[in-house]
Amino acid sequence: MTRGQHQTALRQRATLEDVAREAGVSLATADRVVNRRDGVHAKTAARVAHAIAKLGYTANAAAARLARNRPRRFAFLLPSTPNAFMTQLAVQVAATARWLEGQNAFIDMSHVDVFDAEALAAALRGLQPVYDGVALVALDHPSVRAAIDDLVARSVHVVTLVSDVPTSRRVHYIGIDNPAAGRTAASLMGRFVPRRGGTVAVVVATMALRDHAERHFGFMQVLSQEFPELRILPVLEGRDDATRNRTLVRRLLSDTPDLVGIYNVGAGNEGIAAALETAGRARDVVWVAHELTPDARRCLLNGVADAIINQDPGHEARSAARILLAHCEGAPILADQERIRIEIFLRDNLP
Amino acid sequence: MTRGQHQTALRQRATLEDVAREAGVSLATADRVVNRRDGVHAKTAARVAHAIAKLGYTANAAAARLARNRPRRFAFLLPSTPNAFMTQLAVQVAATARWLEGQNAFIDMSHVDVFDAEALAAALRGLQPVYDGVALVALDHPSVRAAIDDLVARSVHVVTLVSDVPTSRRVHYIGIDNPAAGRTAASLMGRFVPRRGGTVAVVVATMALRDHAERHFGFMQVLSQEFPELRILPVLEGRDDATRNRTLVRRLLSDTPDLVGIYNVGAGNEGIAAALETAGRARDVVWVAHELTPDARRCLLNGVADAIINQDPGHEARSAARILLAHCEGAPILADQERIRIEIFLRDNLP
DNA sequence: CTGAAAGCGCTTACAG
DNA sequence: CTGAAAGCGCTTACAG
Repeated sequence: MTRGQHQTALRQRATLEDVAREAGVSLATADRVVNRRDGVHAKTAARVAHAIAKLGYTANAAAARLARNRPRRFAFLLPSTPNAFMTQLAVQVAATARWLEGQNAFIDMSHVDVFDAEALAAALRGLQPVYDGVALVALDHPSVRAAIDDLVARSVHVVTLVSDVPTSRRVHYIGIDNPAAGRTAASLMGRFVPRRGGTVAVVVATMALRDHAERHFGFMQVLSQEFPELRILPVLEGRDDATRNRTLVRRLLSDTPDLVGIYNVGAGNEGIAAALETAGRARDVVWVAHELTPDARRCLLNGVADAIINQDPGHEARSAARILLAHCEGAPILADQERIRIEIFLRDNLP
Repeated sequence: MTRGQHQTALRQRATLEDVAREAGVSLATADRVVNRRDGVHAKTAARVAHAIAKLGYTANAAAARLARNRPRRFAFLLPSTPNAFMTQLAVQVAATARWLEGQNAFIDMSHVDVFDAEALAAALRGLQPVYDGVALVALDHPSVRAAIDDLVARSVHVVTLVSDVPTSRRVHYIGIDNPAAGRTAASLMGRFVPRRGGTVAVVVATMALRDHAERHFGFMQVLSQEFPELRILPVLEGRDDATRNRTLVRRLLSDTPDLVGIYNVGAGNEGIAAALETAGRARDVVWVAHELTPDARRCLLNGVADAIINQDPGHEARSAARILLAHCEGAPILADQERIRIEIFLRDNLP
């Protein structure tokens, strides 16, 4: 009726003490082998390794953390531009900070103008030399890259969050695959729109932002190849600004009678929603956007938006903290757990 | 340029010792207050509480775990029917077990016939009284419910995994909202299928499974209300069996010339794929299914499947372990982190 | 290259 | 109702 029940649970777990006794060495030497510190005779190391294998020893993580007792300090740099998604991210970083405290690690969050590479680079250079790790919403620019690499050269663990600098020496990027997100948007758009064709528009903040350019690229790729019946307009740049987006879309709607779809790559969804509703086109224009903010949720529920592509800010904040911590402690990372999903939300699977 | 940089990171963190000194009590008493154990004079407790607030004390989780030093044992009961999703889940439970060991907690995994309520109930009753917690892929049946409630009465923490028994006293359900998953499938189906209408079929294992019945219900609800141009056939029961599904779909395809969509609620996707391909209908019939197994992934990539609705087995395994551990230790749960998403995968956002 | 011993910050009997 | 002290399983100087 039941099978495969392991008996491990009923055995007492081996400690480092047990390993040391089994190998005939002291605790200190056993510890050296377990943590791969050098200065151990090869023969001794082999004896210890054998004991570890024989007893199936795995370290007690709580004891190790306590004994080490080194507090960790992380700096998180977020954009000072207050868009809804970044606000959510800041809230989640704060929540993560409270959890981290129990792990004897601390987060200092600060805000910098994202669109200004020099300011971001200066902020990175100006970081007090107390940090074990830094997480930043990056801007792909040579100055930023240099500042990241300088930190890494000083053995600070650096991760990029939401927006990457792939050529830098950051140890990890925590965010979605942006070209894939663009392709996903295109697939949804192409299938949601009427078969007879029409015109589609794409709105970005500026093509100078790597993630926006990448999403646009992925979108174009799929739409042009798989939905040739759709005509794609030159990209519109709204600077993530709702007011500007509203103006752009109002003009777009009056200039393009056969408009069937809008893909908003960046922020400022309120402006687009307003323009669509004012023109009475909210129900017949397919609109795909990013980030499940309160506004986006409302738009999904009332049918103005058709799909929202999301990255979970809570997951990203926790992931950044776990990854920084793991790098500091030399602990393993669960790749599976840290992979940031390209989430698709319709009205029906809203959390 | 930067602002809002907290100074917490530069302060030394307060220990229980500090709290005790500040309140003028012993460590033991401070501990009693922190952990809400009783037998402390109200005035003393107030003094300690004041010290905690003043110093901003939060417990060092590692030290607490170590001092407590109580190993935890969990039993995980999975279906013995070896479908691809359940195999993935078993792999993830095993991976989680390795992580848990470092937390001084251990998982015993065993397998029971899911479709047999009495066998499942007997397995629950037959569990050795060594377990602090139990996670099971449940079957919503009075015998199972009674067996769960008996465990809870013996103060065992019980969680349901993937499939729930909502009326039982289990402390948590780790899985997706199944009616919402069905509604999501319907929205995708309705929008992917040609506007002119046609016939849609739904395949389940059996309507006696709560999750299948719920998904079917959600699907019907949205499809009938929002896509009245689509005709829905009576549900087909394939017992999660690929061979049976293949036969059902072969017959379906020949009997229903205007078939435009299939929603497979359960397992056995290979059978459906085979029938669609053999009939040369793979590209024009919209097919929505569940669980991103290797087969499902292949079907998405080659265009046989149009969307896969997924629950992440790795997330579920880790979540079950974290939730059981938290309940054992009286620790808080991060609801946000434990929420199991209804994931939508298209070819483009495959991980 | 190796070991004895102190110590990390809690919890837990035990005594009073 | 309160406290002194041992102990959890590691890591870390320090001595040799």
